[in-house]
Amino acid sequence: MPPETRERILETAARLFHEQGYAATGIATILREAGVNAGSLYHFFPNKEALLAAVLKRYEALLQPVVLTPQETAHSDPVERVFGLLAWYRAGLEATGCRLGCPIGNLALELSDTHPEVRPLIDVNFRNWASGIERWLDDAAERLPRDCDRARLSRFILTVMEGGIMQARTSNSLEPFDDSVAVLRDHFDRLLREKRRN
Amino acid sequence: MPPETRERILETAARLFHEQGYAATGIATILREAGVNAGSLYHFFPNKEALLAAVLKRYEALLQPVVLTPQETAHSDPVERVFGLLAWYRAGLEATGCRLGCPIGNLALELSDTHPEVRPLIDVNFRNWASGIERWLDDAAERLPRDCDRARLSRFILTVMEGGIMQARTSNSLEPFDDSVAVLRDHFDRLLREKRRN
DNA sequence: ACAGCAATTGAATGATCATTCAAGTTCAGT
DNA sequence: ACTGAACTTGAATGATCATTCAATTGCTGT
Repeated sequence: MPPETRERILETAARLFHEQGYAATGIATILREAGVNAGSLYHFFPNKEALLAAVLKRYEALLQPVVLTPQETAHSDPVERVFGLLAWYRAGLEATGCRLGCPIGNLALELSDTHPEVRPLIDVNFRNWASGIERWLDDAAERLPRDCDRARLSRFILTVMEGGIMQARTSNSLEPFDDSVAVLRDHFDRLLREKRRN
Repeated sequence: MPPETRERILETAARLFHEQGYAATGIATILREAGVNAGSLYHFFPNKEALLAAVLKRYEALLQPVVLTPQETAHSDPVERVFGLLAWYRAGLEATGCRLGCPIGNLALELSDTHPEVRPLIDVNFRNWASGIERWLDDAAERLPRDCDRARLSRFILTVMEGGIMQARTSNSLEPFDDSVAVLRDHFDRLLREKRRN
């Protein structure tokens, strides 16, 4: 294993970008907190933006093992997986006092316009996230209305999560997140009830 | 009128914070684009964060005349006001090629954690926005289910808007926004249909 | 033992950062 | 005309920004 240093830089950068944002995080801070010299960082990453790209690649790799698989093993019911995932994000908010939020969502709003090279990497993260949910919804296809667009619904779940997190952070309260999830649950109840009627 | 300068600084700062984010916008850029010297800016605003606070106060003042009133005059049906407002945001995305997004949402994710003094100002903006929607929903109360929590639903509309904008920007496509609005419309249809049954 | 490359050191670079301030200008009230 | 305050000028401040690089160390294959 050559580069344990590289991994430490990556972890530290990911944490600081999450805590402070990309522009607000200086290379010097990353170096200090990772216990590394400038030359080492620039040995592995040509510049700050490449470091960010590597962080986003890392998130991409962590999606299945860290985000999706735990819900898949915890819940056999695919609909419960969806709300288990939302509960997991909620737990993150609770643990941090409604801070941090979604690392990818934060970078999305900060950098989508101004960093054309990283925007696609954020996009892929969101797409993979939604695809994972969509697979769950496909497993519940027979309980949903026949005309239910599951790809659209999976993206909607991401919408609700990101929008709910945003309001939870600004209000410093879990209530807007919980309320958003409650309305989503209500919508699911109606979808599942409609099918039962058929 | 003494301070037309103050207004120009405020407008320029608002635009640049929207286009580039807060941390990524340097005072020098604001000065250049507003055609103002450093001393003038610091005559009106003690520091960068106070300038940001003034920008957020300005957004607060613009909510009713710029955001709410146009929908209220355009649509008498309160439910159509909701979707008219979403269509207005959509038009903004379309006009900019899915850039910029919601100025307040952007600042919310960038600064909620790290700038404790401005977080409440962002919060107030969101609360006023949701309160405006809630008033519309109250006007449609008799068409909605009796147990419908309209405050919760108004916040949900904000959730859908912000979450939809985020995905539209990262994917550089209106589709996720349109899809999110479509699911919200479906939910409203179900709410309105349920009532009709009573 | 040695060649050669990967990894690391850490000081230096010039640009840009937010902010300051003494000196000047403009203008309303008298 | 004169006072005083509001406003503007614009150069200077020191801190921090991302990045560079020549020199040094550590390790791997022979």
